[in-house]
Amino acid sequence: MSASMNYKELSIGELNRNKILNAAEKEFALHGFKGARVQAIADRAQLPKTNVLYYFKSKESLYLALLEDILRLWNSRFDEATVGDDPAEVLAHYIADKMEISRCRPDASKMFALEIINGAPNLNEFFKDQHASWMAGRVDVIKQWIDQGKLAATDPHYLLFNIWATSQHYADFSVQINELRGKPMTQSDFAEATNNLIKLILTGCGLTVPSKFE
Amino acid sequence: MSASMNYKELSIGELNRNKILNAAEKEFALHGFKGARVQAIADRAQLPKTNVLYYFKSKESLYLALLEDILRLWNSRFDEATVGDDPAEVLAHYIADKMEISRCRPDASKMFALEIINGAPNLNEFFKDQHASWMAGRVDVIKQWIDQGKLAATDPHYLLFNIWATSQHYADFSVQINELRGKPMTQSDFAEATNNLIKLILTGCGLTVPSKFE
DNA sequence: TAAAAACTAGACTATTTGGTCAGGTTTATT
DNA sequence: AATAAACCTGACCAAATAGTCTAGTTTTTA
Repeated sequence: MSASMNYKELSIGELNRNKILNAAEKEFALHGFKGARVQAIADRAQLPKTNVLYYFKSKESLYLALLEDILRLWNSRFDEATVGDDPAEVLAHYIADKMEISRCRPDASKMFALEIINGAPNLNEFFKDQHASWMAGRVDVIKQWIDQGKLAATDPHYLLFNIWATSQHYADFSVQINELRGKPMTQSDFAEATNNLIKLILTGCGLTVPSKFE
Repeated sequence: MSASMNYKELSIGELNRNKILNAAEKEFALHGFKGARVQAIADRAQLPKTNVLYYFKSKESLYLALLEDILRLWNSRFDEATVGDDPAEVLAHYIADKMEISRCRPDASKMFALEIINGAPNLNEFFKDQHASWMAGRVDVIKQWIDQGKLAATDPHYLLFNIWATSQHYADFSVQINELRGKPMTQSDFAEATNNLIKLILTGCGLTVPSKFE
């Protein structure tokens, strides 16, 4: 869909919805839900404001539609990992997947961060259902790896919090990171940061880094 | 100043300024600069709105006063570390200090995060001066530790980013963390998370955890 | 080809918001 | 005790904002 030839094959409505969603993601990422202006979203989408409200019932509907898309990003191959898998492989790929999302969808990550910091008013259902059961399942797998001696003793909750913290940081705090580095991070820089992070976390857990990530 | 006896000895103006700053920190942490309402800050401070504007020239002045306070929090004993110091000791204490700020001043951490995610419009000077020179100095010390074989080869920038990411995560994403844990983190939980983080990062760097943090 | 549906867009409304104003009260100073 | 300074506060203003309305144009469907 990123090729302009593909764009031509969408209906006018689909094309405009995508333009609005892309524009809104940037505005909500930069200003938050309350700070974002419908007019600014319209300007960035290069559409009249009333068009935005024609396609999305309200500013809030637009925000919630985006948030729902973003929550789907967090699905990963770690979701299906079992006790029989190699924890070093699974965790390394999970970190790499998360870093790739931070590289490709930094505004999505920022929107998620803002939603959490703002008290997560729109995530109650997600938290209580999907997120809690996902967490329970992953914690259980990690515990079994520890029990089987495949992984050094660690608290599975803190391990996951630390993986999220570091991988999402590259998106959320990119302004600070780029300022301190003196330049934006390239794809190659992200790859290096990914390998560095995998090494830190796996070594910190007593695991050996898979050669693919060295 | 936390003792009520001390409060009695402040002038009316100082007492009100503190009330406003405390209220504002919570409102800006929850809603961001644009999303926070002067009336809501006044309500939380239990003062009329025009009193807030009597003590602070504008909403923006109030925000900048708070931000300046917050930037001072990041000063730490790591600031003065030298090549002659033990990296395990220095890094362990730095992580512990950062976690303690996350525990005691979560709203300050959230305000800082929001400011960065919002593009850091008010941090240009801070970034270009203090932050850059602090970073250059710390990176130099870390590089010398590596050169002397005191620390495993690692990228000093990524190491610091990862320390900030994880320690600040406990404040910024506390809503998610508390939801997944099913309860808020106690001081003892924070101590455990701190030790866990110190172990992860120091082991990940080939360092031995000081016994104080085991 | 005509009608229905989708799309467009400027004008407008009601509400919210940051900040000002004017006059009052209380506290501090002389 | 009188005056100055600090503090207080409801009413008000101008600007900004989300969303509605209405009538037009374009595209799709029958």
